[in-house]
Amino acid sequence: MPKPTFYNLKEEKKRRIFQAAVQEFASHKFSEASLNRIVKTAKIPWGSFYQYFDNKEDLYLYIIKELSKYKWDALEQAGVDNIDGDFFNIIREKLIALIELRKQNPDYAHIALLQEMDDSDFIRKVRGDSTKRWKEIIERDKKSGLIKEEIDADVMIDMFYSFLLLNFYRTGLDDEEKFMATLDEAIKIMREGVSVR
Amino acid sequence: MPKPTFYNLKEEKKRRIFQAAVQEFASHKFSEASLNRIVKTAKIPWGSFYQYFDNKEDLYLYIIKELSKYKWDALEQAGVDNIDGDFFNIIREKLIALIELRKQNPDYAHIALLQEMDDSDFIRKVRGDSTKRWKEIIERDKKSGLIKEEIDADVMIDMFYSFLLLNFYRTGLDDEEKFMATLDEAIKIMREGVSVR
DNA sequence: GAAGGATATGAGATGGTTCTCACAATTGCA
DNA sequence: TGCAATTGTGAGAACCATCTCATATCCTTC
Repeated sequence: MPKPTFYNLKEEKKRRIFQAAVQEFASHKFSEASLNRIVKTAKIPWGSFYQYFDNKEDLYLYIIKELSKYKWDALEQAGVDNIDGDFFNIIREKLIALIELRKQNPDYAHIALLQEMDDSDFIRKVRGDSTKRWKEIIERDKKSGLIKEEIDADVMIDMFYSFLLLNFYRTGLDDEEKFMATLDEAIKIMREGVSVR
Repeated sequence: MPKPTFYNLKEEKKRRIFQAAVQEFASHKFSEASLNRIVKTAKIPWGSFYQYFDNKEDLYLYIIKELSKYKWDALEQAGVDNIDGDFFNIIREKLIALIELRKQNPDYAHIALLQEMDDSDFIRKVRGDSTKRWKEIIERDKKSGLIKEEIDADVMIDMFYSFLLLNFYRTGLDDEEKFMATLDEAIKIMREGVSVR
C-alpha cells in the first residue's frame, strides 16, 4: 500500500498520479506497464514515485483496490443485489450495470479485464474468488425447482465466466447491442440446451 | 521465415535451436520471451541468430508453423476427421486426440495456448480462423434434425471455445480425468440445458 | 527568522532487452 | 592448393526498464 507521503499529497497531485496509473494499466497488462511512462504522464520526478510507493506492484495493488471500491459502490447504488430472479436474471442485470459503469469509465473496466487475462503469478494472487456468491444462487435455484438438481454448479459458472471474459474483452465499447444479443443467446442455450427433443 | 542459412544448418544444430525456442515460448508469452535465453540454451552465439532469422517475430512464426504442421499430422493420423457423430462427439474425440498429443509433447500444446491467451496485435494477426469448420458441422447437424434450427452457431462455438480455452489452460497435464469430467458436464449442459422442464 | 524534519529532485547505478558489425574461420569449387 | 563466398563469432551499441541516493527545497514550529 502507498506510503503516508502519498496520502499527504495535495488532492490535485494525487489525482494526477492516479489517473496516469489508470491510463497505463488500462493500456498495458501489469507485466508490460511502464513506470517510466506513468511518472512522465503524471509529471512527477522519478524519485518522487518511490516516496509514494514501494514499487510497481504496490501502485498496482492500490489502483486495483480503488477501482474495486468504485465498482462495488456503483453496483450497490444500482441496487443490483436484491433482484428476485434466477441465476441468469441476476447475472444479466449485473452485466447491464457493469456496461453502464464501463460507459462512464472505460479505463476502469479495461483494467479489471486485463487483470483477468494476465496470468502472471502476481496477478493470480490478486484475483479474488468471486464465484462463491454465484454458487449460492445456483444452489438456491436448485432448491426452488428452477435448475436441475444434477447440474454441476462449478461447471455452470465456469462456462458462463469464460464466455463473459472473452466476449466482454473482445467487444468494444461501441457494440453494446451485439454483446447483449450474444449474451441472451448464450443464456438461452444454457437454459434450454441446443438439442431437438 | 528463416533465412536460407538456417535451412543449410546441420540437423543437430537446427534441432538445438528449435528445441530452445520451443522451450522458451512454452514458458513465456511472446512479448516476454527472451532471445537472450534462447541463444544461451541453444548454445549459439548472438550473431549467429541473426544469420538465421530476421528477429524474434520471424523465429516465433516459424515455430508456430512447425507446431501447427505437427498437430495436424498427428490429428490426421489419429483419423479424427471422419467420425460420424454430432458436433459434440466430434469435438470430444478431437480433444481426446489433443490430450494424447500433449502427453507426448507438453511444450507444443502449451505454446498453442499461450498464443491464444496473448492478445498483442502481432499474435492476433497470427491466430488463425479455425471456427469455419465447426460452423459447417453445426449447420449439418441442424439439417439432420439434431440441433435446433434457431440456435446461433457462432454463439455456440464461442461458448465452447472460451470454455475450452480457460479449462485446458488451467488444467495441468496431471488432471486429465478431471478435465474430461468437466468437459462432459459442459456438453450435457449445452445439449440439454439446465432448466427443469 | 532559524532549526530541523519532511518532501522533492534527477542523475546515474544496475541489469535487462534486441540487434549490429568487423573480423575470423570454414567451406566449396576451379 | 588457392581464392572467393559463406558462415561463425562475441563484444558492444543502443535502448529501455526499475530503483537509489546525495543534495536541494519546502514547511512547520518555536
